[in-house]
Parts: sequence; C-alpha cells; structure tokens
Amino acid sequence: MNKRKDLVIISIHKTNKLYFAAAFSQKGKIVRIALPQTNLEDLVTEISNYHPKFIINNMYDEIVGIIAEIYHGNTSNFDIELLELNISNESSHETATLNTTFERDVILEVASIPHGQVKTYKEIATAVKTQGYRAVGTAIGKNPFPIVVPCHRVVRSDGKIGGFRGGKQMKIEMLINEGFKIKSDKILLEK
DNA sequence: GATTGACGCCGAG
DNA sequence: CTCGGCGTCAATC
Repeated sequence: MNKRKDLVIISIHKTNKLYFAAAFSQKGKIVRIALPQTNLEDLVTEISNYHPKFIINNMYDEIVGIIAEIYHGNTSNFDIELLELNISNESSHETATLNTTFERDVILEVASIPHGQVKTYKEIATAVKTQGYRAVGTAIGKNPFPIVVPCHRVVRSDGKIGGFRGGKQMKIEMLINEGFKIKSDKILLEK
C-alpha cells in the first residue's frame, strides 16, 4: 500500500451525517483526501493506512469543509495548487503522493473536468495519448484526491456509470448532487 | 513473463 | 439487452 513516513496533519469536517477528512503535509499541501464515512474512526483508519504518522488538528477544517460542499454538489471550484502532485520515484520527495507520471497525467486530465460535466474513460485515455483504457481506469481508481479531482465525473463510453472506490452508489449520489439524471445504471446526458 | 484491472468494441444469442 | 471474447497497456506478482 505504499506507506509514507512523513508526519501529516488530518483535519476533519462533519455535515449532517457524513464525516470528511483530508491529510496535509508539513508544507500545507493536501496529500490525501478520504471518501466520506458515517463513522469517524473508519475515516481516520483509511488515511492512516497510507500515513501511519499523523496528528489530528483543526487548522485545515475550513478547507475540508469546502471539499464537503463539492461533494454535495456546490459549484465551488477548488485551487488545484493545494494538492501535492509530486511523484515519488521522480525525486524521492518525502511528501510525494503520486507514483508515476502516467498517474499524474491522468489525474490532471480528470481535474480539468468542470462541475456538471462528465467525460468517458476513453476520452481521458485519448487526452493522455494512450489506448490503455483499462490502465486509465486503474489510475483513476487510485486517485488520492477524490471529490476535488472529480473521478466521479468519468463514466463509461456506453453511458454506464462505471466503478468507484467508495462504491458505485456513492458515485451515483455525487452525480445526482451535480444535477445529473441516472436511470438503471446509465447517465442521461441532458440532465 | 503472466496476471489483473473503476474499459472499449464487436458479434452472437 | 446481455454475454463472451479479444484488444490494449500500466502496475503488480
């Protein structure tokens, strides 16, 4: 699972029923975002799988609050500069969170999908100049910054929803929050 | 090398 | 519409 040794700061935000959390490096950059959970412990456990050394502090709660808003479909755009996009094998950055340039290319491409729009895995693949559609799916599946990097806005070419780390249900919920209509596992393009 | 994916495409029922 | 089978390629074993 590629554990990091650096100390991270976890900040938390709670909405009605869901807890949100993100891990920040010493430089104040986001190194990982956790998918929301109803249980606070599960949330922290998920992050600690990647960052065993952490402290919980409320200093970034506001940023995590913005992430929660995006999850709920608000249009607030997020400054991608806040994300740690260094690659681990490229520079032995102790704060690196991505593994390869391929992953970064894919993540950056997904990050460019505007609120309220979707793209297909194939379109992402074309954009990063590969025909390895499945490899693209795998890279998106490892997205360390869900919600902010809107991997939920990537669907299959036949209109089906496709997979999601936090379960297809959560992906569907996020798309509905953004105004999409979904019928029997397919997304309807005219909202 | 061989296997495994958050996929895509085509053809057969 | 559903399935199988094959294409493709990066990561992992």
